[in-house]
Order: sequence, then C-alpha cells, then structure tokens
Amino acid sequence: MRHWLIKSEPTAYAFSQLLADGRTAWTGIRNNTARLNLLAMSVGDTCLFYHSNEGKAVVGIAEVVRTAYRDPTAPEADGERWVCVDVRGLQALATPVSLAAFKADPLLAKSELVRQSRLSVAPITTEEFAQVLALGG
DNA sequence: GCCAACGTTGGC
DNA sequence: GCCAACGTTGGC
Repeated sequence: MRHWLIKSEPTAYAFSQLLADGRTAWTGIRNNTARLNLLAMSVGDTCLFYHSNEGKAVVGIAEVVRTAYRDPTAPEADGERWVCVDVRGLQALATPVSLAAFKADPLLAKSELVRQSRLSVAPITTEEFAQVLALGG
C-alpha cells in the first residue's frame, strides 16, 4: 500500500464535506505530474488530506476506493487524458498538522509538500505518513 | 498584493 | 529544440 497527499482549498471542497459525503470523485486535476500520481494509486491506498490557502494543514485521512478513470469534468477535446479517482473520507486528525509543522520536523521537511508546494497530488513515504499520524493524533 | 516556482505556449 | 512570455498555484 502506498501513501499520498491530496490538496484542496477548503473553500472549494473541505475535508468536512468529504466526511459528510462519504466518498467523492477527485476531479479537476490538470497537471501531468499529478495525473501520473493518480494513475499510480491503488484501492486501499491512504491519502493525507491537505487544506491549501486558508488552513495550510493536513486535516484528515482518506482512502482510495476506485482507481483512475476518465475525469468527467475534463473537456471532451482532451479525450482520455485527464483522470480522477474516487476517495472515501476516513477520519479527521485530532490535531491538524500545519505546513509550518512540516517544515519544522526533520522527518517531514523533505516531503513533496514542502519541496514542490504547487503539486496537488503527491506521493509521501511510509515514514512521513506515520509521522503525520503521530503529530496529528 | 506580491512573489517564487512551475508548466505551457508560441515565435524563431 | 530553445527560450521568452505568460498563466496558475499557493505561501507569505
């Protein structure tokens, strides 16, 4: 099983909304690196759910429940290029783990979240995942 | 509001 | 194929 970090602006789709919905299609990814990460996801992979802009913290855990398929929100002209996955909300962290906490933690300072802040779907290591859970309760 | 990082586009 | 210009994202 692999681990990922997925980002959303809380004003666009907050983690609380995912918990309320149960599951959702993770659509709208239009970046090739992020696209390749979506394609690499397996059912059961766990995702840290990060709130960008307002928030700037990992606030919850989700899991992949359907592997990549054509993103229905992508323009028809783009064909099969853009994909989405389905994710299910698992639970909120007792304590959100902020971006500042990532930068301050030696285990997390090298993570993709810090290294390439614009990437909306990023892989994280098992160690990083465990550390976020430890910090977040 | 500004700026850094990155991706994309288009002229050559 | 290179590179300047531009657009977008996201932190500050």
